[in-house]
Amino acid sequence: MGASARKHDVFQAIADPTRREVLRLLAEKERPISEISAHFPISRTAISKHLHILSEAELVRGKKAGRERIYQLQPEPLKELKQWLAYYEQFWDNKLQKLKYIVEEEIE
Amino acid sequence: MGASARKHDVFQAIADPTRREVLRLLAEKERPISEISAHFPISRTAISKHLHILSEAELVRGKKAGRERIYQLQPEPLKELKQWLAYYEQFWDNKLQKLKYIVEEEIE
DNA sequence: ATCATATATAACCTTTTGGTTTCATGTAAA
DNA sequence: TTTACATGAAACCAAAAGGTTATATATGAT
Repeated sequence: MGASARKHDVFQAIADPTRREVLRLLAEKERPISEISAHFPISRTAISKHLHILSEAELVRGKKAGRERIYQLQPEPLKELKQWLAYYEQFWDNKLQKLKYIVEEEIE
Repeated sequence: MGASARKHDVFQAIADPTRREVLRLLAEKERPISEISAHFPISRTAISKHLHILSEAELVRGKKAGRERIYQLQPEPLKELKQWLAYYEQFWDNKLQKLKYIVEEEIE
């Protein structure tokens, strides 16, 4: 099998608001764990676990640098989410949206 | 407060694969609970709970019809997800995607 | 009226989740 | 070579999630 063998998928990874906030922080720039956890009221260990879950979903990647581990955003798996969403867009569509959808299909 | 006061939000609602499958079934057509639960190996009560969660997230709506309750898809809350996603699209963008993003902004 | 059907609700159980504290390890700096 | 720092990992905990079975209620059919 393939990506679906992952323990934590994208849908589950982004379900938690703390993890979404972590993603937002990493979208700005790559950061070490301590810097990330400084933005939250919870422990560094808790953030570390969230990063682990995000890692499993391949939404972030950590590279070791000295005694730190720098995490960076890895947005690719969000494409799966986008694809899932695309199916439902037809249900709230107006004409411009529909046109846009057709254009997208031709691009991809 | 406002919509964010909801107990279950869209992100959490779609995190569960069973609930995503329920949404897919309701995207085809509206259905009563018994018909929905016939598609799953778990109990009708379990499905009922999933529908309750989807209801809280306003992704489905149930209307009473005789002794049945017919559920239908209510896709609007997925717009929030789309908006969230749009922010991250810039990170995997190629030029065509970027152009599309600009077009979208002008439409909405 | 009685019976069957469709759902609702309650009580309960197990596993997972999100958090904690404590201790260990690797690396930088004094 | 100590000492400080950044992280990793283990043990533990409470609450939430996802499921069950049993019971109650409302409505359609006989």
